[in-house]
Amino acid sequence: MRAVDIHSRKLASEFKITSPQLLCLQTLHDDGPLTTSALAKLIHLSNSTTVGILDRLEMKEWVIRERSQRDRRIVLVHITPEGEQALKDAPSLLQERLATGLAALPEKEQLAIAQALERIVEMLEMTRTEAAPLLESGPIIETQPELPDPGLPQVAARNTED
Amino acid sequence: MRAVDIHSRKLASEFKITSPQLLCLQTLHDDGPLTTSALAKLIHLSNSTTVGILDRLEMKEWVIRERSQRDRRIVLVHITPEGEQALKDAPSLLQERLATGLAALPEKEQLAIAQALERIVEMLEMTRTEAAPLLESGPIIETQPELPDPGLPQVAARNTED
DNA sequence: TGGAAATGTTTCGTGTAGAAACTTTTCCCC
DNA sequence: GGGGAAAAGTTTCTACACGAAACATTTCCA
Repeated sequence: MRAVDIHSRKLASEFKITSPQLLCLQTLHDDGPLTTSALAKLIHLSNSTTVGILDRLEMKEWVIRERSQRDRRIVLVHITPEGEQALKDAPSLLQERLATGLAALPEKEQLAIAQALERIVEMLEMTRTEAAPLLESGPIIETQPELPDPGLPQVAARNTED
Repeated sequence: MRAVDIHSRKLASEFKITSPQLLCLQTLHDDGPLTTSALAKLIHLSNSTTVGILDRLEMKEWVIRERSQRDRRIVLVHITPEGEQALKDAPSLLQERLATGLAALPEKEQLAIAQALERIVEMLEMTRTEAAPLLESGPIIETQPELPDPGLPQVAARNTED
């Protein structure tokens, strides 16, 4: 946990981007233009929080907001080319480091790690009454075509929607 | 990571204590009365940040500050009985849930999990130039006397002191 | 057509975070 | 002994994240 925390701060000071901002960018990159509330749902933050983050991203010209013509309530948020570049430059939320490291491990160990993490997530959820979305990204290693996809036991994507 | 994040917010809303505050309290409980800067070092936050957290903890009367008589620059921070109680009431930084869960697992699986986590910490440190304290708490399971201490491979406590 | 619902935003308060400036106190060297 | 240097804690400042509540606009629908 402290590792993640420290990484997050390092990110902010070195790459001028914070974790939530990076998460937004990444989500916009992956899932195309999104409405504000759709984005908020995807990253599990409140609407108002998301607006703030988008404000900062827009200031840096990494995203643009575009009002829909058909339904003028709706605002579509796009990632800009500059935003894409920023995404490339910044280490992607620890994932890159992890992905590289994991890819280098023997398949058997990857499996063991996946199972261990699954156990832990299980435990964290143990006493929960209301379901919370915990891990819903796809497989940890996804953009590593050289891997034969050993069929990591997918952490069951609990899409217990709100 | 999201699990930790969500837990942190749950903590704040349900137990009126935030993660950094809980971390402070825990540290004060474990390592006796501490000076402000010593505490700041232990929890790896800046001095000014720590002062703010201590202010809030003092407002809730969970800690008290006491100026040393011998060296009047020094302020010793003590945890109060109320603070101890708060510590007991709040789920201890996920640790309790984890500890309980881990204790229930077969020894072999505990070992596997420990090794997996060790691998991950390794990866997170991989590209680091400057050493950062990552995991320095003791064994994950420590207050579980019913466990015969199966000799979990301790994640090497990197006390690469600043 | 009028009210309900949806959508995005603003406002407000709290908390974390660190840099820089500042106060008080102690230490040490000349 | 006096005059800085150093140490310790605090204050001030700025930025960011976070969510609740109020708000404006727009659309939908009965």
